[in-house]
Amino acid sequence: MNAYDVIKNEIQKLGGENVSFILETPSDIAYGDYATNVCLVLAKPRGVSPKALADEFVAKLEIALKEKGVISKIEIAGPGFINFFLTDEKIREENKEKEISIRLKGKKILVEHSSPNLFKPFHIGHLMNNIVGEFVTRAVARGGTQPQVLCFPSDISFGIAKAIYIWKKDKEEGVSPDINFLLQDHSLEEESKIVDYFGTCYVRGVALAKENQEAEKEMRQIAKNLYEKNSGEDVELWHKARSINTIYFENALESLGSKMGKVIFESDVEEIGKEIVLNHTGEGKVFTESQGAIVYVPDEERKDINTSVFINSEGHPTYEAKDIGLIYKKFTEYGNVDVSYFITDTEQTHHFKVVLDATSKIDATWKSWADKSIHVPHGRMLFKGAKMSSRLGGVPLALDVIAAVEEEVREKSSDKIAHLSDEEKDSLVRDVALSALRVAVLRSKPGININFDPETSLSFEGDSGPYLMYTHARTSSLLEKGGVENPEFGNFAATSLERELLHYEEVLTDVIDTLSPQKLVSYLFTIAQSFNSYYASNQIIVEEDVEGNAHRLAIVRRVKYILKDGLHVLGCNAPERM
RNA sequence: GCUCUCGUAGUUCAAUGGAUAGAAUGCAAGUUUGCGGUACUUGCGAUCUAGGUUCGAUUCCUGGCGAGAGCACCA
Repeated sequence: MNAYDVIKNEIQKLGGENVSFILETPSDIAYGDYATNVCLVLAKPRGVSPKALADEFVAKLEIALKEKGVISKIEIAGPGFINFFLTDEKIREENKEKEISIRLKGKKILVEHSSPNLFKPFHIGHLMNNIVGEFVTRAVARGGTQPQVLCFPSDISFGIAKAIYIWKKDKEEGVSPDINFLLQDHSLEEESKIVDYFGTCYVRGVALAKENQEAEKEMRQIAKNLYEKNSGEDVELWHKARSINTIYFENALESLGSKMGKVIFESDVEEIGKEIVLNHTGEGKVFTESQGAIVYVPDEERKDINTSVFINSEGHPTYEAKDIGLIYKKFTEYGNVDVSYFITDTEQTHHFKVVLDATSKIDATWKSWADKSIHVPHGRMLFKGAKMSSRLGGVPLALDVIAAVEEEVREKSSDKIAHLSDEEKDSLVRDVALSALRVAVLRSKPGININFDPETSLSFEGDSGPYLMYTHARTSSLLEKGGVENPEFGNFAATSLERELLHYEEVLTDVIDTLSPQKLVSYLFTIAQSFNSYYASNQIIVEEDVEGNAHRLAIVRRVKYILKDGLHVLGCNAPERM
């Protein structure tokens, strides 16, 4: 059992099973390795002063915990906190590599993220989505179960019919781009040109529909053909566009070090979604008819959500009904699902509240599905700095953003990477740029907007992904130079660095439970800073000091493990050299 | 108008109701014989406002001011 659990158990013996107290890592290491507020919580109900109670608790805890060899010191501090100081031996033990967290073992977890919009290029919103989604995926995996990753591309809507209309017209006039290259080997650049073209079709189609009623009518017919899967040119073109987009997205995600999940198209679930809604429409049922459409009217006390249309007056399911189909598919086709996470822009929060509220009223099964469905929102990425803004005018494309950051990386590190081969350079520059972006996003709680500014060097120095990578590379190089095969901790007084290192598993557990990447980022910064500080004032490798070297290198190895593992959960690579 | 989210150093972000509100950046001053200076050390600097709840509030509640997002046939 680890020190945390041992201390917690002993406190519970004194306070009783039901007392809700905190056993935490104090903000200041001077307050010990763990601290508890149990006496502050219990003082009032027991009618004694916190300090008097603390005196009593400390006397008992000291005997019990010293006997177990867990603590070397215990003291009362502030208004009645109890601070615990671990023994050097216990600290060493905690810092040995242990089995990873297995709290999610055996759980079936779904993560839906990075869903492309057909006919829209891979833009900055998708990048944000991928950063958060990849984190959730890896955090769950780190918790002991490999999640099923899904993506839910929007491939059917009136908007898409408008784009198809334009593409069709362009083809007739012979001005649409040639897509035959797709039959041969091709590059991401070539794919993205086509996707960009589809993007313009979408925009042009939407604009044309507003001013030209004739065209709009034709577009409606195309939409009908798509929904009804009528054979003909419309559906044929639609299939082509869809596969081009999917390939493009797969490749774009791969270039981010991520992977596209199993695809569920909207068109795969819209029918079942519609059917479910229709089955529960009518007097006294979940959904009602209103002005030719089928809507859900929330209870009056739910002031936070509004009436929403699930099936429009043309009989086509909206996004809401499609999501019902998706929930159905998720919970019926992937076994006994424990949790289903889905990552989207925070502006969709209202939408999901409505959908989940509606579905939870269908029956007990649907209620349990709704309860297990958890929306993880992400914010938007905003750019500061004139250089970025001008070059990324309009809605910035993800690959352009990455290219811009990569360019900054190259400028700032050209002399440092000069000795590498071109291939190594490219891979390193990409890793550094991606870590800068990923950490810049994940250092804040999910759901808020991110200000990203590569120009002010904000994202390359200090609290940044590259700083963590650099520190990791430093530990690698030390371990190599140290030449000790398997360094073990020796019998030395524990340093403050070692006392910080022992909390990694607790932090990770908390991060997995609460899906709070910022807590992991924060902890990794603390470790990197402490290590760099330790490094500046201690010589790690000292000639002839075999025992000392082994001990110090064991510390270095622990730091390296934590940085690499933590960066991985954040979606970042940690190269041995940089 | 209604609803939701959010107001913390000059700036960008932290802080399950706890101890002296932490970092980074910025600015100022330093650190090289020792292994990677994308580093380290020191200093300056903040909880929008008025109340309330309690042993204790940046955190919870109410009002005000300010910002962003969402509110019926888009996704």
